[in-house]
Amino acid sequence: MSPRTQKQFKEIREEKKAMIMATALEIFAEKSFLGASVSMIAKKAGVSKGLLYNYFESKEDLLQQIIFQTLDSFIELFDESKAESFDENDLAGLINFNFDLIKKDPHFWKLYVSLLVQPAAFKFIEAKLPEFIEAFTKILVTYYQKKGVKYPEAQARLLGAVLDGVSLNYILDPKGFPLEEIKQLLIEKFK
Amino acid sequence: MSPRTQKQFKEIREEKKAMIMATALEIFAEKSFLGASVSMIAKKAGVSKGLLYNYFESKEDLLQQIIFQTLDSFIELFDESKAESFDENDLAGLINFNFDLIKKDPHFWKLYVSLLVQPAAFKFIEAKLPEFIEAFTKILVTYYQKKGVKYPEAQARLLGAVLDGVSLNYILDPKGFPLEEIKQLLIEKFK
Amino acid sequence: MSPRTQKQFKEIREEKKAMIMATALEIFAEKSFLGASVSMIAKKAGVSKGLLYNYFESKEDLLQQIIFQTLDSFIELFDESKAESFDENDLAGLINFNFDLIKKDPHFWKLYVSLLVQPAAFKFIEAKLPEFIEAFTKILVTYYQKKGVKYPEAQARLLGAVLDGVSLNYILDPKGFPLEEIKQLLIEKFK
Amino acid sequence: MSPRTQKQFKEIREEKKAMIMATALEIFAEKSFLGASVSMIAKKAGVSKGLLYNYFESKEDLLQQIIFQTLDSFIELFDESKAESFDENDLAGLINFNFDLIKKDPHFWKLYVSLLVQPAAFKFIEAKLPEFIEAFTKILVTYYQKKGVKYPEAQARLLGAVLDGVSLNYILDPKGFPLEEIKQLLIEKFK
DNA sequence: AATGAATGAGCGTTCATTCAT
DNA sequence: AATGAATGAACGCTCATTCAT
Repeated sequence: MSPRTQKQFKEIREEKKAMIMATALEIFAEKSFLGASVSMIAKKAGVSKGLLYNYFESKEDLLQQIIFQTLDSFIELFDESKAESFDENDLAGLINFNFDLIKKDPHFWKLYVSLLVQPAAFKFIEAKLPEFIEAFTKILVTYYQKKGVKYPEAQARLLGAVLDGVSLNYILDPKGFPLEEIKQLLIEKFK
Repeated sequence: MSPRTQKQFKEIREEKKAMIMATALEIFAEKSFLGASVSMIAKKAGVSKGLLYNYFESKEDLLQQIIFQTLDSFIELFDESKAESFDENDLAGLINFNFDLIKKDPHFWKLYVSLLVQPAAFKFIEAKLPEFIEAFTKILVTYYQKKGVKYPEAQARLLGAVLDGVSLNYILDPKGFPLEEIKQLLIEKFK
Repeated sequence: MSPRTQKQFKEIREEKKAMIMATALEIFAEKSFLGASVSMIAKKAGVSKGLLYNYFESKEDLLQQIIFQTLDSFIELFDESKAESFDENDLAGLINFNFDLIKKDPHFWKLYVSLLVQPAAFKFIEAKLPEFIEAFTKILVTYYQKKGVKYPEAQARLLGAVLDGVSLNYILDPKGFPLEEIKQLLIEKFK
Repeated sequence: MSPRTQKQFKEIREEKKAMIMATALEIFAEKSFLGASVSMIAKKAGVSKGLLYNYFESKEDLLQQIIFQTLDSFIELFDESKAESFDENDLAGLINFNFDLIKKDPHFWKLYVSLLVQPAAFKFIEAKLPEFIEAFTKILVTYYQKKGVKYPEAQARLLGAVLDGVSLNYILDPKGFPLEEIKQLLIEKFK
């Protein structure tokens, strides 16, 4: 077998795996982890159940890989930011960035919240969660400390919680939720 | 059968029904609607599955009745408030009240959020949701209009979203979350 | 519900459980543990798969209960024998008894041997096996010691092995195997 | 392609086939025919599943070829013996030879017994079994006839059965079983 | 009012086998 | 000669729901 053919195999495998994961994410978000069946996912992805188990060890493994892939990419993003030079403009940028992510990946965030409140599935994100939260809040704590506000830690956690809440409301009703006005209010209140 | 005996039967029925609903709420919150089985609920409630189906038409009906009962009691609470006389002190009171509710019924709110993000289960709350949200936000919109802020509607919805987000974070980690400091910050920012 | 009705429930349960176990034994013997499917057993027993899982925790539990029930009844039998008074006539009796058991329960012994040689299923008998072998050989060792033969332990184990081998050959071909003549030869050689 | 190259291909093919069969025998013996998967065998043999199906028509065919190859080699062995000159020393030799075979190929004999007691798999050995048993017992019947014992046929079948039983016990517990003493006892009792 | 035996559809998963490359 | 992606039927098992008692 030529190297070229081998490379094609690998490429096909990667593409198909990514496609299955994208399909599974959609269905998990819509039906929740327990409400989604492997058969549904396989059917919508246009593959047999057997093949799905060639790519993923189990339904849980499929979920885990989806979660890890996305959370890891976010953790990387925040690592690149420089806490030192983070100023009021960056905070506005962060808030905008948060909603860009959600607009880009609404399925993922819906799934993410559903896992948060579902202890049986919590284990899938448990391992990554502290790392993810820390990456997100570290910069903010530093920022509020430099500004000399009363409770910098509480401020940072509050902003995190606020973004969660606004995101949740936006996900539930993207059209009816006055996102732009709310972003302005947020920047005023938290800068 | 004497009327007195009939009344006793009715009372027993009501008590047992309430007990099953309380048990089911606990298990639904812990395992999610799909992760909980009717057998689990019946066993923990100390009744047979058959009897459970005597009280509730289906597992879905059981969930629906839990949701409706709790949301209705909240809607009633907000109706009693007078929007006209709502001032800055009442806003602090509202924020405190919100967390009192969650502390009192953490199971319910966990279940509530899990249903919010699970479209397949959304139908169970869909009917009550607008009524619930309106009851909650009407007072705030009136309040912000009287204060003459820029976007009174957005302000009200933002505060609703903020309470959702803070509640979610508090539910997920009641001990580690700095609730008291955050309540102070909230009152400062939203009064 | 009257005590009589309750008793009937229990009786029905016991009878049905015994019936399922008898059916399962037949199918396990014929197809081996792995070759038999729960569906087959349920169908032949005339019950639904679901009901079978009401009676038994798993396919393995079903097998285990079959094995334990039969082996326990044999261990009890041997306990009743008195090693002290065991003489040449008793040895003839033991040999006859061995084949009476096999004639009575050929399915069980077929299953038993198939489990012996199938490490994956060995765990099901492992717990009971030493107890069973000891019950069977203890009497023989005592007997051969009193007779003053060269290797009493080896004699006892040899007789055990011989009975295994003869049983196996008899099970495989009950009609063609000259069991009566062989019993005579055995008694001559091992008394 | 030169004849020499063709021959090399053939040799490679034969060697690989033998290697797959040896690997399969090990796994069949360890996990039983049904408990072993083709994937396991291919992986342990270091070939792809596809290639395995190039050498063998099916999993059953693989088993059949293993059984036939080994049984045929034994039938040949017994054919070479001369029934006419078979005396008491030869009988001792036969008993020793039996255990040499088992020590050499314990995997095969374990698999063999497991197939004997599994009617669904019996078809794989059915064709060869009479030939195999006859080859084994013919010499013994002649021997016992010449000695003028009561039931020469039963004597021969008894010795066959005894060897089965002793072999089974030895396979199950090679270290704990007093094989040497038992061989002595066997020779005394059956010469 | 209360039981629990009973069902059947569907679940997650495995695996012998095929076939394009 | 050799690969491994792909299939589909069957597996062990669960569970909401029903119903005779």
